[in-house]
Parts: sequence; structure tokens; C-alpha cells
Amino acid sequence: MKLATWNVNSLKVRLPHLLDWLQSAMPDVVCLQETKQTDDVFPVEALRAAGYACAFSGQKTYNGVAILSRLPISDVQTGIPGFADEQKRVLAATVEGVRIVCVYIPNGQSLDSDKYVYKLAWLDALIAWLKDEMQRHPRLALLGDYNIAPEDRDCHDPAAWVGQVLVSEPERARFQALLDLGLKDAFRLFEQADKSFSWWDYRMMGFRRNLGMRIDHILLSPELAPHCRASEIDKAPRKLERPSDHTPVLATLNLP
DNA sequence: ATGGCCTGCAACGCAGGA
Repeated sequence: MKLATWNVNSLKVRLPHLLDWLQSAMPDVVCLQETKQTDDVFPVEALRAAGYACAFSGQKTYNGVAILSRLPISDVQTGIPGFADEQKRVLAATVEGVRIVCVYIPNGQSLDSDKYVYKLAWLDALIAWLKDEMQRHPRLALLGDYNIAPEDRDCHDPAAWVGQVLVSEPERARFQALLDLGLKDAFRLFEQADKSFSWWDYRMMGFRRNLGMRIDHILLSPELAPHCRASEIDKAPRKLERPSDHTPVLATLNLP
């Protein structure tokens, strides 16, 4: 089972890239973030024609998450139970007995922002919920845009980023809390090139200069991680005309 | 040198992203 996550930064704009990429990468399950469209205009037909069933939870202008799957999807759930949130950032569904949790974790804007307070509270709610969800679903994968670079090696210039969102200690502590639940960072299960990133700023020729961050992740539960055979970042879509600022991250499972 | 770019909304500039 080939899993993927991709922040598309507007599904409307990126649909042609997505359809091309589905055809070439052939993932079984894809988690999308920042679809930025309401559910009534989600491109169900185009994706069905490409061989994918969809679950989605969107809103106007901002946020929006979706799960695409070549295999049947069941038990779809939106949001974090008991955590009131207008923003559409969480979608969970079961595919072939694997609980897929798609997240678009808040950015936080800056350490002195109300959005940062929201980010930390949001992460606490996610961690508490996942602790239970992993009991119910031992085969669980948490995929998405985490807006956290877990370690300094996941940041192109750690010194320049001190005191900013994505790298702050409270955010990293919450990423560690996810690992402490037993989740494993699929990408780090394998040897990887130095300066591997999943997002690059549109400005300053960030991609060409590889001024990036690794903030899109696939975490696997203890029952899934031993069956992970590969994990990589696919930089190809970032090289196209009018790309998303994020690029897909993949993990391949060979389940018994 | 703290901007630079992209998207959506609806406008001729803003919010938000990261």
C-alpha cells in the first residue's frame, strides 16, 4: 500500500498537476491539504475517472482536507472529536483496515500570535485524540502538513529560523509527543540525502536554492512501521510551472 | 535590506500562508 500526502495549495489550481501525478506515482491513498474549496465543487468526477474514491472536508478560501483512495474508503470522520473548530483541518477514514488520518496542522504565524496559541492547543487536542484512536486502530497512519520541522536538519538555516514558527521548542515537543505515542517518522526509517525538504518559499528562488523545510510527514503506528519498505519526497511536481509550494511525501507499506 | 510570491475574494488591496 503506497501512501502519500500533499499540500496542494488550492485544488482548483493544482488539479491538472494532481491528475498527472496520480498517473505517474500511482499511490493507493493520498491525503491532501489546503484544498481551499467547498464540498459542493470538489472534483469527484475527475478523480473517479482517474480511479480514486474521495472523502473531503472543505471550506471557502482557507484550509480543506481530502483523502483519495484506489481502494474502498469507510468510516469517514471529520475534525477532532470534542474539539470545536470551524477550520477544516482533519479527516480520518479506514482503507483496507488501515486508519488514515489526514491533518493540516495550523501554521501559527508567529510566536506572539493568537494563531500560535491556537496551534499549540490544537496539537494537544490531536495528541490526546490519537492516543485513543491508536487503541481503536492499531494500524494507523498520520499524514499531512504538520507545519513543524522536527529537527534542525529539517531546516535549511536553523540559525536564521530561531524564534520562528515551524521550529520552536513547544512545537517540536508536541511532535515528540506524537513519537512518544509510538508513532514513527517513515522518512527517517531510511537513509536520506542531506537537506531533504518538502516545502520551499515561493520567494527568493527558494526551490532553486533549496532553501526549504521538511514539514510534511507520514507517521506510522508500531504495527505499521515494521512493514514500511520505502519513504521519499517526490520533488518532480515542484519543478512544474505554477507549482504548489509543497511537494508530495510518500511511504510504501508491504502489509501481510 | 524583514521585502521578495501565490491564492482567493472581490477588488484595484487585503488576509493568510510558512
